[in-house]
Amino acid sequence: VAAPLFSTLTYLPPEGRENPIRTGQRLLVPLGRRTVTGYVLDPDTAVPLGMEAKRITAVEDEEPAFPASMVPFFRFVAGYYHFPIGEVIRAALPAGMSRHSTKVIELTGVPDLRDDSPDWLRQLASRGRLPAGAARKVLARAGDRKLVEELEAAGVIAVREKLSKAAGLARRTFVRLVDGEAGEKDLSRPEARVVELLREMDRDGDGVARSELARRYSGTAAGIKRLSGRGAVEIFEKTVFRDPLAGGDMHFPPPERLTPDQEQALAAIVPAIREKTFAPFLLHGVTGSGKTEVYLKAAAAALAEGRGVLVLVPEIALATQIEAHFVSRFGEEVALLHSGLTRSQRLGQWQGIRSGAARVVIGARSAVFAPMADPGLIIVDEEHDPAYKQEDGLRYHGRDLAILRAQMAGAAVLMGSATPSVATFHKAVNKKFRLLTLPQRISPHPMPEIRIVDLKKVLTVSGRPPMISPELRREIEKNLERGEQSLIFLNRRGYANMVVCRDCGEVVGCRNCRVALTLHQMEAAMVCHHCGFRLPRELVCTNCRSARLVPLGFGTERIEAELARLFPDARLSRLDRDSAANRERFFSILKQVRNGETDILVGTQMITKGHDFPRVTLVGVICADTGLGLPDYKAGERTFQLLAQVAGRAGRADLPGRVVVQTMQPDHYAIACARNHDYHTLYQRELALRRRLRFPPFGFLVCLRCESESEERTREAALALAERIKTMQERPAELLGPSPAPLAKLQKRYRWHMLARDTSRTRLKEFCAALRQNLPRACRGQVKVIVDVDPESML
DNA sequence: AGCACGCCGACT
DNA sequence: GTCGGCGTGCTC
Repeated sequence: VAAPLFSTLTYLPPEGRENPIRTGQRLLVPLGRRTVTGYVLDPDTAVPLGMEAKRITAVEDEEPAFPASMVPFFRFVAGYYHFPIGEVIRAALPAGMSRHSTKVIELTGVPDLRDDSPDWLRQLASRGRLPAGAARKVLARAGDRKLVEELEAAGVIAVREKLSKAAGLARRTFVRLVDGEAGEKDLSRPEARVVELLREMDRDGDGVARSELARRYSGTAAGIKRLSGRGAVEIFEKTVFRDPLAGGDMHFPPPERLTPDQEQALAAIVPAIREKTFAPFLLHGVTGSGKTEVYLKAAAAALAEGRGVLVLVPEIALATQIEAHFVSRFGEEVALLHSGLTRSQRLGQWQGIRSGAARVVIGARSAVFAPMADPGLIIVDEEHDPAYKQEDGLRYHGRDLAILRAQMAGAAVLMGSATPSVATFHKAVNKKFRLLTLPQRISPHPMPEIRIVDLKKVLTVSGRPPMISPELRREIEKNLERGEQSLIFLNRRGYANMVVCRDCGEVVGCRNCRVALTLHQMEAAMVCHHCGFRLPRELVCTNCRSARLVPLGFGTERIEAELARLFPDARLSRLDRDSAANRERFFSILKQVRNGETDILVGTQMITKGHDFPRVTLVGVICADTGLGLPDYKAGERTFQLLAQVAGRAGRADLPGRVVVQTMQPDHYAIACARNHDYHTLYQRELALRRRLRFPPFGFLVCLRCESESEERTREAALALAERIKTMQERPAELLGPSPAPLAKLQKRYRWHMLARDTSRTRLKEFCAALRQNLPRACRGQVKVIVDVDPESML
């Protein structure tokens, strides 16, 4: 059931049902006093001894929502991440497929309102009904509940159970010509035009979406109406299954021939796919080395075996890119699954996959749960990307689950990256994965030259390091003269990091989180990047009422302003979450760059992912140190990956590229390795460090976090939890902490955490299971304990 | 999660 | 004697 239970429950079939219940079907079942969604895991199970099974309320869909082959996968995921099995499945299915009952209070008569009548009753009297959220609060209070019962008995109000809404399928109206019925004569103008368009657009007679017609011709509505009146067109509804918004109309012809490296990689992958057994590969290929073509050829091999292909990408922007290539090669067989789709689009894609109509699925991490009966190949692009980690609810890692799913399905898994995560590369070195390498770019140009600017040595009047060093400035100038484009990267948005009081030193902070607000000059506001809380820019210090508040630090917005000052004639553009607030803005900024309408693009890591900018020859990194100071054992690896990725944007087509990296720590191994394009040294350095400190891959981690709205309770819970762990028989080899989390308060909730570490996964797993049975009382109730297996971030 | 139940302190 | 808040345990 979709409830936080760590066990499964057994139900009887609905009264009078003759058809068998099948694995994967969704059900509505009674649970306590409510109705929740259940998922059939085993239709042949017996009712446990001493239990009286309730009956299934309803079978939600006759066609199973997921194939039976996924049940062991779900069970494993639940066990691995210590998450209730029903919640695992709920997280795996598209939103809106798991319904549950809520209570609403409705007006059925006329209540007599008195002075002491509570607010909710007044609201109910005026609006006629109380929404679910308010109703829950009312019913939770004993006094109010009593009043509800009295009024209900008097017939004035009624409490009803309401099921949450199910997502519907996106259906579209289609139009098709009926053969021979459209006589050419006496057609009105709109009719004639619609017939003409239909003949042109509907070659195979499957019909054309009415919206498509309407886009081409404004008289469509009138034309169709009259044509259908005389029986010349048929109007029908069709569930649409391909994402109509996706950029699928580009054509990418397959290259005439593969590079020897590509050939070699495929020579290893394709036979493995044909063998239909688990086979993991790491494809280590520098940016621009042609990984996508290897993916496409491998996918074709899996399809030829009659099996499906799952392609995971770290984020939506990359999904659309890769999608264009896959659609160009495989057409209608491609489905898309990511959070950018509307609920109904998502459901439509899901059903297309489920029915077998779509045998290629491209999506973000959640696509690892795609209901594909028989995947033969799972591709994980940019394997190292932290976006694969889900950071709330079921905290899974898309890449790790891809490997697991491939293992269970007897499929190949192909992980690609220019900068593999240290843990993955370690497995390749130890022959757990097969290593395939694409060491060279396809284009004639070698990797770009990377120059390091030591900001400590740059002299300025103020004595502070400059935002843009003279060297970077000269390079940008050169590019402007030559008419070539520059990318300027800074992984921090906003105008200033913080605003501080000149008189008392107080930093303007968020009301809900323990962080400084970021100044956004354009919006004339200070904004919390965690919860969205904002204050107007004009403000006095909350501490001493001084009006002397000054900005400190800089982000992309400030860099853009600085560049505008330095290069008043350059065409500047900025790409970050603020400037690209929606999909449309995002694509329009990218398009401008691709069309050469932008000289300098400033941006956060949004500019580093995937996009192919043929005319960019210079990449500038404003500050390579931003990630190095984070309390994170992966800080070095991450910094290297980011630098390598952004450097890869320079010089991709027929022009050579160069990169200027500004830093305060030019000798840091992550930065030095990035300068030399030297993944192997980075790997060796990281590995040595981690061996010494027992971090992955030499030890495994589970992060335990306590959270509540009370600082005191959270602290007490964390301390009690740590004490309890020390007395447990199944305790981990090491417990680091507890301590307040680096972000000690987020969205009004206080946070403490501790890290369990052990060289044995089994022991850690047993420890987590035992802990669940044995939580100290301070950790129950208001305080929530979150178990994060293989944490990616410990902020 | 959501619900019931039981304990306990505050108030009438 | 009653009410409301809070902790605890169960859900086929």
